[in-house]
Amino acid sequence: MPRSKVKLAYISNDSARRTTFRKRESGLIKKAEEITTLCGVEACAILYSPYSPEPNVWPCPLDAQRVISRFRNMAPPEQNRKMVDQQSFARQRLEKTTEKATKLRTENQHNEMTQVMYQCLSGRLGFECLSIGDLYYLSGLVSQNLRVIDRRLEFFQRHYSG
Amino acid sequence: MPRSKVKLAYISNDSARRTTFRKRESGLIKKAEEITTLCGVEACAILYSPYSPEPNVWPCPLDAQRVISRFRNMAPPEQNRKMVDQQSFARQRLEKTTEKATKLRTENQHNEMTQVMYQCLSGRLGFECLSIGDLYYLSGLVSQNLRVIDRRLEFFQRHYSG
DNA sequence: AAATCTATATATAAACT
DNA sequence: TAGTTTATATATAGATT
Repeated sequence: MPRSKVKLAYISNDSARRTTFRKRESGLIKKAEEITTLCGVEACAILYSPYSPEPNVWPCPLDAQRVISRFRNMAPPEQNRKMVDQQSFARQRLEKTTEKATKLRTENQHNEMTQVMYQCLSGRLGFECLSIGDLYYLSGLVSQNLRVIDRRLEFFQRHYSG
Repeated sequence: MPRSKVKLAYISNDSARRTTFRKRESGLIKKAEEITTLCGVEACAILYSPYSPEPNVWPCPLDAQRVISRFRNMAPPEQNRKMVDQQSFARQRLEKTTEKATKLRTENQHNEMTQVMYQCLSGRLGFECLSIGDLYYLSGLVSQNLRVIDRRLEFFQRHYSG
């Protein structure tokens, strides 16, 4: 935006595009860091680019060990699930309810769990990183999802193939 | 930053913190949109806050339908896996190799798949959204991960319990 | 509480090294 | 190609409504 105002469109010049990407990538991460610090919220930014073999995942890779150790001490998110369900029925006073739910969610580190699960299942984090407790928990979670998927497939088979 | 320079630390005043969050949240999303457009890259930003029941997931929720329909036509990411493995052996000319891999990854929409998988498994997107083809694919992926987890658990049992 | 308005801090495009 | 500089566009803190 400085020196000259740039049109918001794909930059066709390769080196200019790359330069812009590098500058703006660091700018975006900086902004993410700031909002996190200033507002005490959790944020995550993922940038895929042709300039790096891995996506730039902020703040996850550097923080992975901390996230994993939190995950290890976490209980199954049962109460959390219930809380979320309650929300969908009570749309009045949404924010108050939500604030409570978010606090609960933060307390029991559901976010960290889903991040770690995501990273493991998508191959970005090796299962070797997980403790035996993590693995039991993850095994249960994955099995549960598999059952849901299977039920859904049976539903399709009953309705569309018979 | 305007009017006065603000110290980069948690804002303890509730309403000030909320106001700052709202302003910066939109700023961050705008920046993410810009880098995406200008540089032709894929990016994703997730913001958890106590002010909204769901995390602000950009650009995923609005784009979910498009992402899902891409996912439906996707082949298993076998070639992609191989490509990524090759990379870890060939650290010379990293960027050239990476550029190819990224293009492949973009072409076969691996990113979209992992996003959708993440959303489904973490409960943010109902399995009802998926076609029968998606479900078969996801079922295979989840089963595969379950086998890896089980092997890992057996490893622990052999080494630490017997 | 949310929207609008400024003055100022910050981000960044282009130039230069 | 990457780092540094600088002029300008943008983002945003605080004030106001």
